[in-house]
Amino acid sequence: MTSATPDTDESRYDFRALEAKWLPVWQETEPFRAGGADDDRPSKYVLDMFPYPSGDLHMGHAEAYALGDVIARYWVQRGFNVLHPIGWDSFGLPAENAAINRGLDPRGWTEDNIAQQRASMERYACSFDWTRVLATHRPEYYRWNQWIFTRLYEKGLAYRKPSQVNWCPKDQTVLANEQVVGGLCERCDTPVTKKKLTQWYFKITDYADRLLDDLDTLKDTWPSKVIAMQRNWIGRSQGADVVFTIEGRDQPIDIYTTRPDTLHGATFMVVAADSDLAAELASTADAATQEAFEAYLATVKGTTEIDRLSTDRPKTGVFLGAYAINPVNGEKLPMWASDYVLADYGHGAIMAVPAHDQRDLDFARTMDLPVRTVLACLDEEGQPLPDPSESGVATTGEGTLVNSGSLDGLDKAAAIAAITAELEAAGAGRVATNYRLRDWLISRQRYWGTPIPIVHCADCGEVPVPDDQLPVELPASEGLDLKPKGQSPLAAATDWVNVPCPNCAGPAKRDTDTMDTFVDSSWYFLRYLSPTKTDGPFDSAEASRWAPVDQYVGGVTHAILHLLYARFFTKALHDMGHVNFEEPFLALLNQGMVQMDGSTMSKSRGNLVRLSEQLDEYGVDAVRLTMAFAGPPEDDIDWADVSPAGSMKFLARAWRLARDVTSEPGVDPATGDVVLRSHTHKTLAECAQLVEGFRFNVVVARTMELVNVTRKAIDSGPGPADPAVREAAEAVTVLLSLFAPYCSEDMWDMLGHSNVAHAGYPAVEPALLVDDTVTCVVQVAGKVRDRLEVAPSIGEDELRSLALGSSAVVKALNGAGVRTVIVRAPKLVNIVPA
RNA sequence: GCCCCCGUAGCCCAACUGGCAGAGGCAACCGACUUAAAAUCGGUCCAGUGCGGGUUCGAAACCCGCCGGGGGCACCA
Repeated sequence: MTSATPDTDESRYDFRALEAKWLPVWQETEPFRAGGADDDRPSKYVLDMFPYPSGDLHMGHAEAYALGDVIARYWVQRGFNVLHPIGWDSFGLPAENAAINRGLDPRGWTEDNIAQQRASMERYACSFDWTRVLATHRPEYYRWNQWIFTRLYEKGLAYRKPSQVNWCPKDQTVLANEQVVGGLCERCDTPVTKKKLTQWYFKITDYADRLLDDLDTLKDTWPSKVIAMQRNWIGRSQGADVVFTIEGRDQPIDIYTTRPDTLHGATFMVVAADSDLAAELASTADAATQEAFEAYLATVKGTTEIDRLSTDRPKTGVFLGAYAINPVNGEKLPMWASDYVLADYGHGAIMAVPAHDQRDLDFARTMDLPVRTVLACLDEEGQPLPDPSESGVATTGEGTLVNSGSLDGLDKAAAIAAITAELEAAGAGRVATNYRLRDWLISRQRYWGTPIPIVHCADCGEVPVPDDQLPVELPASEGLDLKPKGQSPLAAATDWVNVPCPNCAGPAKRDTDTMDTFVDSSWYFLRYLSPTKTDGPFDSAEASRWAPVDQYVGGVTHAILHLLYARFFTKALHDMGHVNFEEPFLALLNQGMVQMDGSTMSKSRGNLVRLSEQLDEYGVDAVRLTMAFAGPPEDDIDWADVSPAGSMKFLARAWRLARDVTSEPGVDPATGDVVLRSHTHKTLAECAQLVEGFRFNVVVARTMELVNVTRKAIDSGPGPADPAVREAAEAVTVLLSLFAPYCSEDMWDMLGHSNVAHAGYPAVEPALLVDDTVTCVVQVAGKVRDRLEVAPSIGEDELRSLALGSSAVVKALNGAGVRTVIVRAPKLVNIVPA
């Protein structure tokens, strides 16, 4: 049977017409402007990670914003006052590269891109509050980066130090540890090298314990994967510092070890080749040793990160001509320099216990150094493990101490406790904790970033720019050579650089580095709360009204970098009394990536499918729906596996439902078809749960099912005038408003209403959720033998006798007795024959 | 090398967290409507849940061991 209304041109779903019709209306009505302080609805802060303004939106943006929108639009329907802002992470290298390669002004290029991207977002019907947009490259924003920097500086959390830093030879700038991926520059995949420079750091390591421990508060609302990655990154380890004296040197040195129990097994020491200590020890050695060390250091410095990181690399090193004294037995331990010890972890030197550490054993075998077993270890069968000096395999697990004086016979844990106490009493050691996490290097030798608000004065040293002189604005790029050359381009802006010292008014120079753009994104979620405020970064009343973010949505690519920094900023701001919470993002949803035939699409790898073409062909709604329907949000979507054409057809089908309803708005649904009503209310109840669990693909499937059922009701059931049909069509419309704004707005309009975004999630009538009867499955020996229609409230005993009386059951039992009957009223009975 | 996640129909995915393997979609095929096509409507086909054990009255789900795919960490002492 076909629908009653003929499909004339005017009564057909036409996504182009709907987009043209409703976009201007929304631009007028601003349906997603967040309510003010007088709004008495409960508040909900839903945040999408803000984009870099790279130009037009791509498929990845389309997925992220489609999913973020489902959440934001759902809570609006639920009657919440939702804040769903957007802005631009607009400092960074692409603008600078456009300037270098094409002679464009970074400011103009960035603003043009923002305008283009905003227009795309509006077309895409993103439910953003357009009154709060921010862009981090604008002085009214980065002024507060500088303000926060100054606060951190005052607290000793921003400081300058010389050290070996990661250096990208192509971008000619330093990189934070987090920006080095597998030894390559995160941005351009160039092998990273090391360089000794004086740079600005944020002291994130002061917060290592809290950053780690507070992850526990997020474990139910953040992806476990992200929590694991952060834990791993912070890398807390418990051990001990042990003090070793060095022959011929006044100062003893500390080493860090997680295995103080194996101290008696130390047979040599290793010092990081690039550490000050190694250089110092070598400098006092004989000429041949000095020469060997210099040669070795030169090869180490020439090794790129990527080579250094490769495993199975043979151990290298040189003898430093010095000896350390083992505090527990007075033994002389030769001191070696090697690059397998890192200068910036622990104390840059280790005690080597080759029998019980594989790296030390590899080194010992290469250099022909002694190996002493101090731990007797057993394998899974209880057999003694072979001697590491012969097997070449260090025994690194549990064991019983041997050759260790007073520790002999103890197990690992007892030995660690005993030796630590012993060392502590002798002043030769103490319990210690170490972290993989390093301080956050924030200086960049690039133009397009926030100037560091420090003036260097010959007399006063580092002087922060006073708050009332902020922002320190970037000088115009005109006339500056922005090409990377290892020194900030700002150094050439002499008019800008030379300033009077804020302290003594003498001649001084501005710091010419700019901040890592991750500084910008570490607090932007707070700026949205009062984006035009001029006497502070954000309004604390607004912050306590909205923040922290209830739901954050973004890619897993930021699992470590951005999220860790934002958590650090939040804790620091908390400690300074600016916010009253310690975690910025209460819940996190990571969406997957969009691929095409198995290859990733991204701005760096090229866009295999152009979003604009998809939108032109299938419409905004169909693309958004496809993103939500493709699968669980955290899974990657392969565009070759999904069907925007199918989504479009479904939307057309849903749209015709609204078109075909003939009852009047406001008609009482209670008189409508009960079967359809029950289906509608069950769908509404289930979909609410599904949305809150981010099961958007299932929500779409349930909505499709409801559309199918309603279609049947119109064509071959109670007909288009039945009030239950209107109720169902309205439910479909509200559910679709989460995914397909244009289509649902038009449906809502056809149904005689306006402003679907605020329609409100229909109330579920609990009575309609329970069926009069349920089907009970009766199994014999696990196989289904009968089905019974029973009341949902049926008792166990009644159901048991009903099942046992079933003729199908009697037949299946075939005379055999009954051993057990499992009854799970009202849905299942399993009869176990004797 | 270590840690984590995932294997259900030709494909993308559901399955009330231990109770009838199939909700939804894609693709394919058949039919209705049509002069015809498109659109629409109706229908059909298709797996026993990667493999092998175990627990249980009952396992896609829980446990153990493999295989395959994806991701993270990787000289951090």
